[in-house]
Amino acid sequence: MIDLAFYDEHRLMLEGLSGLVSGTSDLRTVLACDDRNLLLQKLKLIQVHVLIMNMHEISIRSLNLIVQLTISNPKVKILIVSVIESEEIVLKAIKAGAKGFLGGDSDRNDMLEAIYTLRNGHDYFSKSITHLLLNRYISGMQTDAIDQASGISSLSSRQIEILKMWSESYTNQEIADRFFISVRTVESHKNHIMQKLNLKSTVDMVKFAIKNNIIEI
Amino acid sequence: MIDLAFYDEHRLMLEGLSGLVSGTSDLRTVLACDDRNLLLQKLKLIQVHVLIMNMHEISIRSLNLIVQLTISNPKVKILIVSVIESEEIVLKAIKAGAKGFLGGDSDRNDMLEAIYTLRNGHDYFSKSITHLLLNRYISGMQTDAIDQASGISSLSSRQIEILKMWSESYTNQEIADRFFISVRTVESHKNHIMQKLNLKSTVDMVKFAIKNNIIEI
DNA sequence: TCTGTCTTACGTGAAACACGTAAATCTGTT
DNA sequence: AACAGATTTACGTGTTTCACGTAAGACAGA
Repeated sequence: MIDLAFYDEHRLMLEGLSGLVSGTSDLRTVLACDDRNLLLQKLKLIQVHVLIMNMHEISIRSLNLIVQLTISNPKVKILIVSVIESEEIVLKAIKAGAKGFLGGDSDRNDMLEAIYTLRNGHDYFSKSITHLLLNRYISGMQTDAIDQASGISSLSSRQIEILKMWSESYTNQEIADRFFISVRTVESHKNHIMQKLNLKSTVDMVKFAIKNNIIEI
Repeated sequence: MIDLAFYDEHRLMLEGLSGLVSGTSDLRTVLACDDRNLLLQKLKLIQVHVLIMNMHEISIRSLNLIVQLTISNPKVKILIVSVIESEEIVLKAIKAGAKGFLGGDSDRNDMLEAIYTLRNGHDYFSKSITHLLLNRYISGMQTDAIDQASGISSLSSRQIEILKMWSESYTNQEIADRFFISVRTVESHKNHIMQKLNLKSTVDMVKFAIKNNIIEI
């Protein structure tokens, strides 16, 4: 049984989208939500395997929500549904932590396939999106490699937590206290983060955090 | 019995949207279409009372389609569904021939209500849209994006130079060498900057530099 | 089971920070 | 010219963070 959450700012679409999985035996909608804050709140309480999120607009707000969700619920696979198919938005969504993307050419069956694929730990992109990605990165490059392209998703949830707090101007000591770990451990995490992202200085770390919507400025 | 047609470029949404009227006794979906030309073609052959059309984007293309439909099928009432709620798009859609508009705050019941209302020859606008239209007459819009006296002007040119270089990830030593001054002096400058701007940490200094366009990210 | 990553943590020397003090210089005003 | 105030320069001292290496236990996937 796979537990699903749906998010769409448009109630009508939300109802329509979630209605598409009725009639399946192994998919269960445990949450359908049209409010961003409610979503974040509920996800803390309810177990969800896949979150289907409709993205209407190319906005920092939308990307930010994905990042927030990724940070607060690293185990939840995020499936983006959108008619918007610009390279920019797709790549940014992936970078923000989305694991799947359904373009305008997708139908109900594609969505179901995407859900199963995500549940199994793989990425899923509809044909149009795959073409888009291939055009940019020529052939041979796999989607998993895009994740690794020094994006937020290459970091562990702990590392993201640390990076977030530090970028919000907390000191190592404060972070250590908050998480009940040693200051040395915080330093270690930061070292590992910088290694992974290939950053030379902590200043770069702040910039990375801003670029990737981990913090607001 | 009311005959409905659905149009959405996004198949997934199309299926979702049309699925919402199943379970009603007096509404019948006679057409669900994700292709613009096919829609125009089919409408010549099939009798349709209300056309529900999802509008993803603010484009001439979309508006054009409404106009074409209005011209070729004057009896078909067009109900627009869209999360886009700019005055511009709503007014243009109405002008183009739409008889109803469902905003992001609408749910299934609103859609059903809208369908019946349109069938009876009246217009239907969801609450958010009505507000939008009313606001137009009430207040002359004001976008105050001009503020932020921001302390950058309180910094001396030397201080800005130092801040800029440091925010570009140079070390104190590198900055000192560049300006032929002591590392301690660089530190002093940074201290003074933080005092002036009332910043608690160097992380805040990076953010300040970004906010004030002293550096690019 | 083995391998890799995550999380935890320490050691050490260098660099940066916090906070105070202070002299020489520049700048605008009386 | 004389004075006040900000600027630029710099140091002292103690604390914190950084850089780089090492490493052990936990945990998950092949």
